[in-house]
Amino acid sequence: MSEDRLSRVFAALADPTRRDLVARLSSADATVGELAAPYDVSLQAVSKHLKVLEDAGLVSRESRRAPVRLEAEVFDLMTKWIDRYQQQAEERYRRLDALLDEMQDSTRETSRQQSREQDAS
Amino acid sequence: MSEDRLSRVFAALADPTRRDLVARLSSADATVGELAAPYDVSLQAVSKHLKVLEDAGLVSRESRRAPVRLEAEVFDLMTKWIDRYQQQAEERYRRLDALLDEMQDSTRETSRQQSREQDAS
DNA sequence: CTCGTTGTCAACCAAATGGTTGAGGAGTAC
DNA sequence: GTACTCCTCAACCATTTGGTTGACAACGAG
Repeated sequence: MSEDRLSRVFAALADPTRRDLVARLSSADATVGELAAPYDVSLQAVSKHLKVLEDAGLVSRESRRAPVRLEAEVFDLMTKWIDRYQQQAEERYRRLDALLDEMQDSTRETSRQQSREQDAS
Repeated sequence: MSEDRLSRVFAALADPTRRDLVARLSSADATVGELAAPYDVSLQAVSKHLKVLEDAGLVSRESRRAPVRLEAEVFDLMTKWIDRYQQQAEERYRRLDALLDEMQDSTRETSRQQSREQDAS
């Protein structure tokens, strides 16, 4: 679905300069020239970076010379992706802990271990 | 600081195959061979993908043939980065809304507009 | 209308990326 | 110890990426 979108977003944020642009845009809109000023690369290079951010939907503009604006909704897309696997991974940790507890119990009372294995789904 | 780390993490997740690997590892550890099976690329290609994930700290193994495990802590790094700018952007939206409210007030009662401009920092 | 400013497009280049195949290293099983 | 299985390393290739410079399109000010 939005597989491709997610790829573009992550790829866009993989570059430190582009992350810095996002950081700066989070506190104020700015024109391309303003954005390019602090870096020691050409204006064209920054323009390209902005195109990448724009293609990823992280940033938008109403016209060429209009100030660039951060599109904060895209963050939700990432957060949603991350949260899913983070939660799943944490859930697994919890189960692992439970299993380790079981094993410790078994070493203490070895005779009872079979009665505890009902949840081997 | 962990600028470089963040770049590697985002770059790692920019590839759909690698995101799929992460997704699968979030529900169960697996060996390289098991992970490679579903894809129609070579085992070597998957091995490379895993190296990228490993260099980003997203994944780890105790030895070559040991099952690969997802390192969930890295998600915190991303979430922290995202949250900062998401919150900042939302804060700006709130201020913008407030400003728009002010402007609407001004059009209604134009004579009082100067008394409302104390926060022009 | 003309001129200067601002930003993009095009062509080019070096380095990185994602894939391939072939060879080899390290365990495991016999 | 030998053989097999699993995985990685090396070399190579095509494509993408991040940068450059030069030309030019479009807009605002005079």
